[in-house]
Amino acid sequence: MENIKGMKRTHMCGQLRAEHAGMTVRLSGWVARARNMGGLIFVDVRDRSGISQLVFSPENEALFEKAGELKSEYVIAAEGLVRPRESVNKNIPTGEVEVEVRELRVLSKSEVPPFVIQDDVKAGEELRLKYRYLDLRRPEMQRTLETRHRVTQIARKYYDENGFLEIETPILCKSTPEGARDYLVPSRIYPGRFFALPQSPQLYKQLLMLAGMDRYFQIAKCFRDEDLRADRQPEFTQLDLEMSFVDEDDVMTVNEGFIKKVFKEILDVDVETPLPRLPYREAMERFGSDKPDTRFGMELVDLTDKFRGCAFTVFASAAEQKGHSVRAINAKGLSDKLTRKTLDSLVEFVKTYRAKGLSWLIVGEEEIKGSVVKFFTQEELRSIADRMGASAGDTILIAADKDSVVYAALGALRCELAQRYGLIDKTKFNLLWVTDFPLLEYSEEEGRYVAMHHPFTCPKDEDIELLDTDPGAVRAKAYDIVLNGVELGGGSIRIHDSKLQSRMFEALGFTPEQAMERFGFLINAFRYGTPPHGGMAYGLDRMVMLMTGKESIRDVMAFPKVKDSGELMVESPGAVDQKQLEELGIAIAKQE
RNA sequence: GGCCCGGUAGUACAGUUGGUUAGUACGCCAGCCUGUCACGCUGGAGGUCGAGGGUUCGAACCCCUUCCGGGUCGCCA
Repeated sequence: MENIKGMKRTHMCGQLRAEHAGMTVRLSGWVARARNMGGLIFVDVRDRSGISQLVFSPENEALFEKAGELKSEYVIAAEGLVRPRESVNKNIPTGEVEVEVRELRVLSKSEVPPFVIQDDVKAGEELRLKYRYLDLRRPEMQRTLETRHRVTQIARKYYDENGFLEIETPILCKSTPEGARDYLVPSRIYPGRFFALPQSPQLYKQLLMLAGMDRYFQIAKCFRDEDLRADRQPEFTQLDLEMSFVDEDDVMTVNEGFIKKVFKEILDVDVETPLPRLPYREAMERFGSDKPDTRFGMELVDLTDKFRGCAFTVFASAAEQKGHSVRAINAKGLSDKLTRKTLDSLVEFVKTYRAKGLSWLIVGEEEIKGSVVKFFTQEELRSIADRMGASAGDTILIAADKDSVVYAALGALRCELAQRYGLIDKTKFNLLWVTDFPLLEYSEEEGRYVAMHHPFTCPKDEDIELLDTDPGAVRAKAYDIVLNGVELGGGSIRIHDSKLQSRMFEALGFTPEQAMERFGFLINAFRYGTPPHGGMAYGLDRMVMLMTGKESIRDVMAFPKVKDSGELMVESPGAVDQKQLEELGIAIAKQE
């Protein structure tokens, strides 16, 4: 292989323009494509900035022959004269010029890559991940990672300008039983004891507030040993921040400033601030979701009162029971598309959300038809249609069950229909806050209330009295930021009063001893003067995913993991030597 | 842990009542070509049809098991 000495680049491949004509330049990069015309060879050379066309003519025989041997993905350096092209390529920024090469060096050869490196890649994701270093050569991936870089740079600048200090917190932490499963790291010094990787820097950032750091932020790697989704990875990045002497409005306002800035600079989108705020309860009632997609309508409507005492027992009993309801959405103008077969598939769809079924009313000019019409008079049906704002050509989809099931099923159905029938305006970036989350939710599995956010979330002042009498009704000083139906981030004002914290632990069913065992260091720290504080964290990967229009956060991470949390390229997780296990005092149980 | 979808040349795919030699495109290799830019033309190589078992005269195709990947429910304070 040849040396780069004396051939270091003067320009990046994507930089050359008409104004460079007449200059001698040196470029380096990968051979994207070689077009050998017999008496003339064109080579597109690619680096992160783009591509330039090199031209070789047969005058210099040795050079011409060398150029003829170039293959895809060879790494080369070339020196030559920039000149205007005989025919301009309007499709690329450098299309007006080309480099007439005088010297060529092959810095590294390449085997034939397993897939062609270009943007409209045909390769499946599995292959791309196995050869991620090749996949990342694609301009699309390079642009995406550049966008991600710019988002973090904007964040650093913005929070710095607003008085935040970037402070790192430990990766080797202590396992806390609340919340997601921890990744554990065995201790060599203390066999049988384990570090845990952080699910978030939550406790440390609170301690930083207590330490008087006033405002903190961090681009923080977080780890959760749970199953993956398209927008969930076991290892991900949060943009994490915390502020002292603040209430909810302060946190939301400073973050609206960041959102406005990052959307303007990355997408040239003007975000109106302050962002709309939607109380949790309203979000659930209107959209069936705590992360509503407000780019389209089809909102839920409560029909419970219409069905009280009706002949259809499924509706009637839901109407009677506390915490149950009958609700519907109006699939406006979709009657033609919602055939019997499609409706049946929607029934199956809602069953994944534990709904037992789905009823429909097809609104016609004259008559309302559907799955449950025999239980009602046309007058009754017409009054339901009126409530739904339905007219001829609409189909009303009705679910009756526990509120949580009705919300989940219709909330998901609403998004599914919008997706299927193109009701979503993809150019919109609808941002909003969802506020007033419940502080606690009852866990059937645990047989007690658990913190919806985390146990340090502060209840609303006016709801504190309910902690002992009606824990489920207590609202929290918590807020999520939602973009197009995706939870972008969330946070809360924390409890800074140790008496209130004790009541919170009590409501969660911890004895003082248990609370001390689990969170003792925090409880102790709070004895020494704690400022009121609160903050939030963004899912950075999700933010970049939405800003770049990707469908999966894998597409915005350099080296993501796959379904069962492994990595295809390095083939992790891997086995380790017996010796390593022995040092750590670990024995592997036999698997069934 | 449950449910759904997928796995066929290097790559993306096609391949139905189960029946000769498993196709197409791109890529690759060779030859020709002085203005291409997804160059073109001609020719060629390339397949344990994810793996194992079963049914059958005969399986890419049907059945069972299993592995891998994707989506999703549970889970994700």
